[in-house]
Amino acid sequence: MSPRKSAAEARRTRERIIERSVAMASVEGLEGLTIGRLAGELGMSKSGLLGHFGTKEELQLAALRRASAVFSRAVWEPARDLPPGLVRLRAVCEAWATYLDRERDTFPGGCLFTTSAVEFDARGPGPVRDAVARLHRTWQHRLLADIRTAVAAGELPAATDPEQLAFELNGVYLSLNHAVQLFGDRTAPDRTRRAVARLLGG
Amino acid sequence: MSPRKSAAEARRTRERIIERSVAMASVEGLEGLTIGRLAGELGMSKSGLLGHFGTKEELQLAALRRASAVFSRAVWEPARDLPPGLVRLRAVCEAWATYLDRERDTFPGGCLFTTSAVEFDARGPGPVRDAVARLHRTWQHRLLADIRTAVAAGELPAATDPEQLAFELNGVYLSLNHAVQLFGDRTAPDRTRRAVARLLGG
DNA sequence: TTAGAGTCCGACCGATCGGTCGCTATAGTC
DNA sequence: GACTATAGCGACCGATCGGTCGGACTCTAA
Repeated sequence: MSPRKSAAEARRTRERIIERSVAMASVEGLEGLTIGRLAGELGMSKSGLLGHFGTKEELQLAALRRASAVFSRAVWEPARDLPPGLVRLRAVCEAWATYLDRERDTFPGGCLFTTSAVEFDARGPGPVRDAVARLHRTWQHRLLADIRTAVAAGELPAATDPEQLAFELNGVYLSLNHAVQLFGDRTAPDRTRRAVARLLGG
Repeated sequence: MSPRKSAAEARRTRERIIERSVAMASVEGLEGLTIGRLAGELGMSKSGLLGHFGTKEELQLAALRRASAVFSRAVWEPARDLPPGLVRLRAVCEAWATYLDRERDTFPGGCLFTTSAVEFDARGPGPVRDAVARLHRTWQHRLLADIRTAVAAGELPAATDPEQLAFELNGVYLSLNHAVQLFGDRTAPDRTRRAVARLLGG
């Protein structure tokens, strides 16, 4: 029935698939993705859809990469050119809070980058779990770098343990996600900002 | 083949099913539970298994209740008779950290009480999501009660915002779960204790 | 202009999903 | 000792799962 599309249209199709996958996975989880439902919602056949990825696992990886890219674009990239150290760290933290509070269109079920960590943390090793762990480790290193710079520059107390600070910062955002998603708590973003201010020196 | 068992044996069977469900769900998620696999691992038929619960949803609820009970028994009950306020709060927090660090036998995939919150926070309302939210709200209220008592007794600074403190405490334990499950980070329990000490006044 | 590459579909596959039904055999009750 | 309630089984249900295959079709490169 509907024949081959141009390479550009094919790219757009792939794009649509990934976007819808991210949205679906943010609600149902990466394992909750199903080719059939996805194809149905996109008005295309299962085989046509799967042709773009080969296997469900590749589709999951594509959705995960996209989720990570969306996170990065919203939280990291706007701050990239700021001076490393406390200034950039503060900007990143503010963007992070705003992001978790507002990113409802691409992630109707909340940040997939965050939830995929919990979904796969218990599973045996595999491409998806490995990718989840790698992405989170990368993000953690990014935070750590600015923390260390800030400590070295005297912007944070010399006694600061960078890994401890990163650990606690991460917890604040996990708590934000928890409060927003499970309870719809609209005070959580402000609580997050207060907690961060205390951690980084208000 | 195998006929009816005594009421006592039936209760033990039900118990085995729930235990195995909790273990499986801690890895695969409550939605990842499947009657077929469960029955296979327990060496019984699907229909025999389902007879104890009626529907998969009831099985999920039973597993969730059990996970909550295990959590409560490990974290809350040992501290129950301590004096309300900071003393009991500290005991609870210590037990909580130990629990997330060690409870590997009943929860091979990490605390189900914790992960079910992330799994269901994005899903539409329903008995399971409602139960998850209710259990977490109850736990939060329990923490809040001791925090308020501690503030009233002057054991915590008068300026303390109890909900803010509960929010941050929760984040510390979410971060602990994250670090232990995703990275196998063995330093996380100590980081947790340090963070809690700072929050509650070391 | 023609050959190849590649997109998408429809039909189909075996496996598994949650769940139902009729049955057997025993435990508990009178 | 007869009756009943019920634990558990095996066969089966329609739906859906991830995935394969061959063909129809068109874009693109030669």
